[in-house]
Amino acid sequence: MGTPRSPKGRARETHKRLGFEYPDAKCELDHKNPFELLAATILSAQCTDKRVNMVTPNLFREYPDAESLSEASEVRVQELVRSTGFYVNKTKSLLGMAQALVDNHNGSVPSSMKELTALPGVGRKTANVVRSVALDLPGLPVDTHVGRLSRRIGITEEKDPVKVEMELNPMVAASERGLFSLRLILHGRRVCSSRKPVCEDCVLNDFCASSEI
DNA sequence: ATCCCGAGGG
DNA sequence: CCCTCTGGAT
Repeated sequence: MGTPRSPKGRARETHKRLGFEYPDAKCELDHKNPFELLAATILSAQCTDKRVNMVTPNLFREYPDAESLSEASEVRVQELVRSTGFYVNKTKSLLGMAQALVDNHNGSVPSSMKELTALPGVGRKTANVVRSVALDLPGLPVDTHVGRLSRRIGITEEKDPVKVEMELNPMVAASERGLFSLRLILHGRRVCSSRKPVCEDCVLNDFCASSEI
């Protein structure tokens, strides 16, 4: 299978080659437990993980768990997370999320998709990050990178992230979905960038539907 | 479809 | 200046 043509063939070949390219791909949001990863992922919307990692140490020093965060001052949390953008909404999400954990889950992070997405500010992308990275459960986070690369390579034509996720899920073994997502993200940053992809350096350029080589 | 909304790169 | 960064709620 050198030059796959079917979407599933492209997905499997992509995962195989990126696995060789990025064997040690990991989540780059700093965190010590599921609660911290959940909060960091909420902050990561439309923001670099590097920027998130600059604010979370201060945030978690003052508010290390759901109990303390649920009672935090809204103005104080806004100050702490301001540089990540969308800070008014993100603060509301953080406080609401923490309150929901206290009220409905004894202060801990739930594991089901339904419970996670019921939390304020938590959609499927965030829920899948928490599930795959912190809870070791099946989850394929579809962010801007995963969506862009999947479309460029020819794995899907969908634009809606949820539809992309539904199409990709059956193409990848459940235990490898999180890793697949992380590798696409890494490749999206380093090679297949949004603005100016470096197709000459891409290990997928022989079968990529959008290759300019 | 639109809004939120700061920071860095080109 | 414009575009993009691990989105989610309305």
